Amino acid sequence: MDAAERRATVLKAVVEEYVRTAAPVASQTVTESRDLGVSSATVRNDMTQLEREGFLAQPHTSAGRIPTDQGYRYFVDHFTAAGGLPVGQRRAVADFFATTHRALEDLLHETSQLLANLTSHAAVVVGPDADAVRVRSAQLVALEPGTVLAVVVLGNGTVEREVLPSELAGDQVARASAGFDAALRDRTLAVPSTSPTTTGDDAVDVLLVQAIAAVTTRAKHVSDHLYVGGVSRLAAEQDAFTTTATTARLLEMLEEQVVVVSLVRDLLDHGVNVSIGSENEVDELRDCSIVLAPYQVEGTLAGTVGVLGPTRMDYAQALAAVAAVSQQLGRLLLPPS
Amino acid sequence: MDAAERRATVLKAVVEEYVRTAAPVASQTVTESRDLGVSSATVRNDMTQLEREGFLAQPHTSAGRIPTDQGYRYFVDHFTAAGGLPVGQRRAVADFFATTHRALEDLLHETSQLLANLTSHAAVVVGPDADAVRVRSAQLVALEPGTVLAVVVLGNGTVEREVLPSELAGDQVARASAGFDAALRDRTLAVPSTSPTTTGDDAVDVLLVQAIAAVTTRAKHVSDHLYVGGVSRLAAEQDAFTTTATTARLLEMLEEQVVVVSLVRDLLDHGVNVSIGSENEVDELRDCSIVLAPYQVEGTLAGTVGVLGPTRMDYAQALAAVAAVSQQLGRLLLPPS
DNA sequence: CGTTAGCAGTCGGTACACTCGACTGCTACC
DNA sequence: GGTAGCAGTCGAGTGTACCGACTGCTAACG
Repeated sequence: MDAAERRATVLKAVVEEYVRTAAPVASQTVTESRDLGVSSATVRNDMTQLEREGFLAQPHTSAGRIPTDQGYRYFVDHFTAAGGLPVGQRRAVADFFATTHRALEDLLHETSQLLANLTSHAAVVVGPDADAVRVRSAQLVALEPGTVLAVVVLGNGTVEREVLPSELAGDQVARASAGFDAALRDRTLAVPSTSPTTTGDDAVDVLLVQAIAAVTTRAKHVSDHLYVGGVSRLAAEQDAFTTTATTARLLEMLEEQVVVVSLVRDLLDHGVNVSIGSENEVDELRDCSIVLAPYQVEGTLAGTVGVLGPTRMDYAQALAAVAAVSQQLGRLLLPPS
Repeated sequence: MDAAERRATVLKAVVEEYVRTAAPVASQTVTESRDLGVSSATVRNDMTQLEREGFLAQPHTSAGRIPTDQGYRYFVDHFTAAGGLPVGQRRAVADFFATTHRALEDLLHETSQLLANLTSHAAVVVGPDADAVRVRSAQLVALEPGTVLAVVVLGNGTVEREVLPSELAGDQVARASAGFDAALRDRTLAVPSTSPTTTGDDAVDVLLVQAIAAVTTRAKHVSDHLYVGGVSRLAAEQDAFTTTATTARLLEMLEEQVVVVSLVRDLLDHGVNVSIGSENEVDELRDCSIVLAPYQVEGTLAGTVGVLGPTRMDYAQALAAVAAVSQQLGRLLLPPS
């Protein structure tokens, strides 16, 4: 093992130790926990060089080293390849997805909690993008005098519904329903038919337009929805985040769902799966890392699951967890064929 | 003003000062901020008596007094009558409910955020109880081959739906739908008809039973749903809650929605609107207070809005806020008649 | 008898000095 | 290049002294 290679191993050791213990790592700790075949003095020399190169930092002169964001980045890029989930967790994921039979909202919500439990960090799930899911069938139903229900069955088997006020009679609703189905079927909710076929009956047409508008806006709203699980972990990680005010601002941001959703989409658009500390543009996340995995439905990218924790995070485990969850989630959302 | 009356005034002053400053209140502070017409020595005497009676406590010998839970209780019972909301906030509430046009889930979610903003504390909204709402109409709809949708319109105008697998033909679904409506209409989802009328057609009966079961379990689930807003406030109030671990456990509890929902229902069942610190059975809430107001739809109790904060809370303001919000929310949920 | 003034007493918080222990960085040597 | 050993540095923990903020009490007063 040449010198450069050994330095990489030292960096790896420091990251792993620091993630485990949360305390600055001393040269001696490295020589004792790893079998490098060199003395602590040599590790010290390596560490000074790693510090010069910006991978490690010293909180104060007489302390061990901790990884910098750049150090974590190197670790993630070089030492986290293809890690699988431990058997116990793998089973937990499989069980969860085998036994759950929920409406989409509930499923995504519980998925975020699953991921939070797996990683012991906060977890986010971004709902399927409306653009990605096709309408399998659409229908209008007269519920009772004055009320009509718009129902849309999506390609992934989920059902969206919206209530509309309307005084139309049963046969008129039926005619509107036919037009409704024609306008939406096999399209995505994001791009409905530009000109729904008119029926000649003004009242029916009005209902039709209303229904389409209602359903598409609803879809847009749902797709921008963020499901957050395990926020309590953020408070528990308090020590990692300097002040309690930082935690508060973080929680505040998570309540501002739109911000997070667009942030997540942005990262993935740039092909980023792991964003570490200062790599995050958003101020609140300067001490946090995000680990993401998109999930696919019918081969197209639908949404994203992710983990949000301190930069001092077990990246290998987090990556394995989001990978497993996203894969299973995508499979579950497939239309039962 | 006789002695007992003055002591009550002193208690009131201590509570108000402590809520404002978060620091133990000295006798001199009271004489300076209130015009009691007595000296600090007299206030000191009153304070010792209030302490003997359990309304005040001393963090340590040479410090001012802080209210005990019992002290807050007295304050709430005697000094918070009929407070109105400041004009600005009153307007904010009115605006919110005038401009919002959302599905029930979103409405309740945003209501919780409104309440959190009004009070600067965490806020909870408990959805309408399934027991309290009558079914206005119920229907089964054949969506597409193999799928039937059960739709239930509730007395408050909300719509519950559930998807069922079924291979029945259109006319069979229609017959099942009639039975479905007969079984549920004008009842609550919690107590469906014990023996749904059989139609003679086995397949239809099976679907009927399935549909009723699905809808009632779903209703139970939805009605147990909790909407939490402003969790970040809890972190900001950290100083009030001893450790960060306490905050974490509190957040954890809020994620366990069922616990909170039944807690809230329990309190209201006993006619309690304000639960202070140790009055709470739940351990995590020993340092918190809850201020609740039920909202009514069509004159019957439907759900609850509430504020969750430290015992050191502006009770008058919180009470006014929950009252205003619950009232407006109830009005909005009225069926459009 | 309630109220008041004044003073002694108590205790938390802060500032400071000191020690201990954990590392590093360096130098000389292999 | 790697190693041993030692001097140097700094944080954390500890003991002490002091200050300031209140109270509680006692004696006097109306």
